[in-house]
Amino acid sequence: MAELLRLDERRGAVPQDALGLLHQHSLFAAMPTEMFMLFSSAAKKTVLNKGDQLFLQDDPAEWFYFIVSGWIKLFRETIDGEEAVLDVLTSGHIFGESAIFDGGIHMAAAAAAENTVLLRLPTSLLKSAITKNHEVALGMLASISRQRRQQSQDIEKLSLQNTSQRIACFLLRMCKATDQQEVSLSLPYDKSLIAARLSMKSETFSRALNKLQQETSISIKGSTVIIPAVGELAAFACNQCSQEFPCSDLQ
Amino acid sequence: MAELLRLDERRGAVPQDALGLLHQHSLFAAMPTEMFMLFSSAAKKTVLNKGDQLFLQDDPAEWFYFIVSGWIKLFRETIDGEEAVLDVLTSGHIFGESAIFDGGIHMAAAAAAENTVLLRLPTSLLKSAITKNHEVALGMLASISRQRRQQSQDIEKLSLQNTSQRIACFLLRMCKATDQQEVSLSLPYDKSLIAARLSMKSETFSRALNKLQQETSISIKGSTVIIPAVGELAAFACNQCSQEFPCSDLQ
DNA sequence: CGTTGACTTGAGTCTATTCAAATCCTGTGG
DNA sequence: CCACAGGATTTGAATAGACTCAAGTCAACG
Repeated sequence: MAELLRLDERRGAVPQDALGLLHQHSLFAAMPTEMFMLFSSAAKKTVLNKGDQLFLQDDPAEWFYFIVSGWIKLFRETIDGEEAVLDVLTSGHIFGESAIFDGGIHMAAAAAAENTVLLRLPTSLLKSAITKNHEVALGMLASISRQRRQQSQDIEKLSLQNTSQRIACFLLRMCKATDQQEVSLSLPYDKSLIAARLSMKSETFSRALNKLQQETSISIKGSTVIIPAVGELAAFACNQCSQEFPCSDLQ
Repeated sequence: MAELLRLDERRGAVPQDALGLLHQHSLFAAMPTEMFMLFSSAAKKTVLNKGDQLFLQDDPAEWFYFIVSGWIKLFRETIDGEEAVLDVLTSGHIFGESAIFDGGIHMAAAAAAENTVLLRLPTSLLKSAITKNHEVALGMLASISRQRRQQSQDIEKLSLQNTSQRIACFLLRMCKATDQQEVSLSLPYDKSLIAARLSMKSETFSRALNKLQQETSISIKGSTVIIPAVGELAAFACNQCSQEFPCSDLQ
């Protein structure tokens, strides 16, 4: 586990396109202009190297974050030192913001899964924005609801799907074109992290991926995945799921 | 699976104490009086027998519900007919309300785990209350956040704890007095439902409970559980958890 | 070219599951 | 009040899935 960053060394000017990206997030899009300006001027660019720890579970949440590029792992660590990965987020997502409703304490730790650029924003500002502005509160409701929905799906999958099916489902979610014949894609982060995200060990992930290649027509070399027929993968995984295949719309 | 209720046959006057209970819920407590009156007069009492199905996943959500007494199981059913139990709720809780943010569709099915009395309320009313009234929106945020927090814990437990530990954790959560010497309690609903709630099979639950009795000093007869030393159970389960023992405060 | 870390593979073990059968419990009708 | 049907729970035996530990392979990087 990498040591905590000395953030001061990594800060620079906030690029304009990052603010543009920020403005597209549903939480900020609904904001009055002058309120968004407050956030813009409070934002600090934060650069993390792969492996850098951003905050720990139970840390007081002074800041929340917006991902400009890269990947962030949210996880919990047990007393015995085991890790449960709750989510792995990328560009366009915020995290750490829900501490506002969790007594001002982060309920999960965060670390960079790849080299990552963030915008750091004060939770106090968001808290007052939510308290003052009804639209922002509604945006926050929509945002948290999406998370809750995804977590419900995760629980369902952990309960009912085996390892190969969870992997197949993970791959299917990466296929944007749902009915295109052949899809070729690149795994977004380390296989060991995908394994942890799907609550399995690296060795199990490797073997389950082999099994998936034997039982379907997909092929994997390194981090490149070729899926000749999306429907075939869906047939493999989606019967143990409560939603029919093109399930990505409602996330 | 029981067939859908003919609700009309089960409706009666809404008892005053049920409305009092409703008013204690954080969502309604923060409401202006006249708005709460709207909900009160729209509320219909609904009585379910054990096993009755209230709504299915993907049903349009015309109503949401407040539990006056009894137990409600929220679950998802796969195409293959397997069930994943997301939560089991009792008196004082609401459910079905989050469909407001899920496209007006229930993301889980609901059925009575025991004989149950509900108040049925229109989602349209809640939706407009949230849209019009800032306090209500904040109450909703607090409510959904609590759910999200609990789901994060569920995911952690599913990922890291074995069956006996999950059961121990379940029992610990039922102990209100955290440091009392001996706790005696009664299982709130069927063992098979507890098993499903903890994502294991009935047989596995039964065996894991035996193991728990061998390895700690707890004893179970029927649905009666006696826990001579709460700390001992905690030592058994809580090392595979990210939170130290008396973890019930923040839910 | 060697080192390091990520990934894979092998062998054995353990946990949880399935399927089948026995037992216990509860509500019901007589 | 009792016998009984039906469901809930437990137990047994065999199996399958995922895990651990150890060793090997691969690829990127200095």
